[in-house]
Amino acid sequence: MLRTKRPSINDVARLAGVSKKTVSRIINNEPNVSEKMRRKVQSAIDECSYTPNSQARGLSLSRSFLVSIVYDNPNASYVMEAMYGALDYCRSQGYELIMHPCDFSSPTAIDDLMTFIGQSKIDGVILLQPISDSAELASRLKEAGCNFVRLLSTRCEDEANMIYHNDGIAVNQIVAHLAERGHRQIAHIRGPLNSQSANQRHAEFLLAMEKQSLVVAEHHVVLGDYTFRSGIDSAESLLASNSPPSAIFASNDEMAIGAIVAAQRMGIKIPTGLAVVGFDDSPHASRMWPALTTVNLRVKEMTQLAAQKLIAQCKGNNSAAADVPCEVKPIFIQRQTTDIPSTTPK
Amino acid sequence: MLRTKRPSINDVARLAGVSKKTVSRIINNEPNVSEKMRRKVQSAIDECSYTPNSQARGLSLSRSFLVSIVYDNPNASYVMEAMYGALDYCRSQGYELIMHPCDFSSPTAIDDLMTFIGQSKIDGVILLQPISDSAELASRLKEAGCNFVRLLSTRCEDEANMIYHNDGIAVNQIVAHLAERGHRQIAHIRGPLNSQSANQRHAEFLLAMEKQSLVVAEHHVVLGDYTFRSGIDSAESLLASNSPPSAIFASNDEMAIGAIVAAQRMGIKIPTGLAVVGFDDSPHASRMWPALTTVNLRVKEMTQLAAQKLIAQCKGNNSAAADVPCEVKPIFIQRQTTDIPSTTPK
DNA sequence: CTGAAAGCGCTTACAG
DNA sequence: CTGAAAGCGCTTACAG
Repeated sequence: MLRTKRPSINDVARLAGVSKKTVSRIINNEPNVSEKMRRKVQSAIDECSYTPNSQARGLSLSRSFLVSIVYDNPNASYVMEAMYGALDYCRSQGYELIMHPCDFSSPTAIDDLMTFIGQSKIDGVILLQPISDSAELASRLKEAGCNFVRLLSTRCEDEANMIYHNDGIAVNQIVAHLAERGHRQIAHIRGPLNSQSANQRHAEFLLAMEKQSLVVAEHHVVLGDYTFRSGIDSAESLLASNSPPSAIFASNDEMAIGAIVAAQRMGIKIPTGLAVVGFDDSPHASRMWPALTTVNLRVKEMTQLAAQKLIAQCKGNNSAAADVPCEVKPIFIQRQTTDIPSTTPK
Repeated sequence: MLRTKRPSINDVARLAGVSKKTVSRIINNEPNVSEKMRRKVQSAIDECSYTPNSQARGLSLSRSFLVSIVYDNPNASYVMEAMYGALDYCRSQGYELIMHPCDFSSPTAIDDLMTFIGQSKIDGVILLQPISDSAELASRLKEAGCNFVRLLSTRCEDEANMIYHNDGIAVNQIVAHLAERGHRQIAHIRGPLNSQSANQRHAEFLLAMEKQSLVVAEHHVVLGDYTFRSGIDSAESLLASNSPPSAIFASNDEMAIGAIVAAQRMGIKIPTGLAVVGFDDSPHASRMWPALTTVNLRVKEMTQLAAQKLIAQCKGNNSAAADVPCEVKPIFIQRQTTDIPSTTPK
């Protein structure tokens, strides 16, 4: 271990011929420092390329400068995108980011999380879907005084603690897009009943169909659980019925891809025999043939905003936290699985 | 912020009626403590559910209890698997894990990394492919006294600092599998020239073909760059030739999937018109139709071993680090893209 | 505007 | 086997 010892605040103070308190003032941008002093200290800092030890800072301030993304979600690309969104902003503010996957179905999940937060001295957490839906977790965090931001699919009252994606807009675009291509029998593979996003997208689907004056056949709404497998099963039952749909809107890409695989196995051509739309824009979606029409949630932008909100909170600046925008509009992405010429050519 | 203050070593000492040094001895499992003392202190620890503050420990020991996974790899599922492998072991040893993506093509990449490691006081790093290939990075780390473990595709001399996957075994299985199904014209889409894994797989492919007494036509080895796009392009050129192959072995799944999309667009049926094999076992591979025959690298197991090696190093136990196994054998996974009945039925 | 003192929660010497 | 002192690199609260 030859790691050369990094300079401390004392080294800088000695070099500049001032007290360490003065150095502390400069590195924290405190007011009431003479310009002359500032320059002198700054040049000493530069000379020995000093950077404050955040461990020591944390110890005095009883903060850790650690924030965490907490989630229970098998979707690797979603999680990575979320991470990338938060990472840069966190680093720029001197915070490090800790990923914390967990099993939220465990009965001790919330207690375990609170223990983790206590032991690691985490300053704040970003909650990804679906655990961000949990009102209980949110209130436990609030009660423990732990800063947090939730990623939600419906607006909640607490603007300082949430970012939400407005799926309604995207679902409307999907239905309009399909209707425009002549589809009247549009089925929906919805996500699980305990998922806010699934419920939200389902509700918006019904509204959008009504807006297009289209009737939703009762057997055309099928319950999935966001897995590939459930997409296969749901599509098989839809396509085997007496009045199969001509288009399927699945509540996520996994199920949409399952639906496509099911159709292909049955010899149904996509998109001529069946149009399919997903939701997520997973990497998969653009790497299959035909490529999947879907919706990009802009997860990266969401967690970037979430990190801004969170760190504002950590700094005790709650009004700044509330001022960070909290709505992100998803983007509809048209690809080949719905690529039939519009019936109303322009 | 109502966060109740956590008990410190002083609280425990007071409660147990001993000095804090004694408490320190117990929590660090030091020898030379009377059994009676140990019990008394332990019950005080339990009573106030004390856990040591690793920030303070780190400050005295000039350690951070932070390790990092450093990588430049767009493959989200690879990175997540790597993370999951390391995470549990790190936590169990009181270390937190920081993900550090970087752009290794930048001319300042190595300097930036060294700065990151210095500033964050990272105790050690796990290097994922392909940046783990860099001998320069390895020597810079060694010189700076930073612990590290590299994930490699070929064995290197330094057993304490590497984990490697033995691709040769898997490539042999692939070629034998294809040969057994009657394929004689087997093409290879190799990865980029600066990638050790690509070079390794290419070399092993040639050896395996020879072992099967199969000739590799020169135009049947095509250079890709591990991207989906290059898989499409490579396959298009292979399939448009006068003597197209009946099977393609691509050096990763991304390119294999590109090859399949290219074939499907040209109206070639998989696997009857063309067999395809990938390498990686990405989530994608099992979610397409037909599903992709590929190789699972057991990334999770590799980073779990890597974490063991790394933390042994961090604790100054270099012989323990060298004792952790450093070879992982990939698993061949047969799916539908090669699903033609064997010509030699048993 | 600047600084000397005390403390954050742990550790490593060093006594006894 | 146990403990009192000093220190890790920062901070806050208080003087001047």
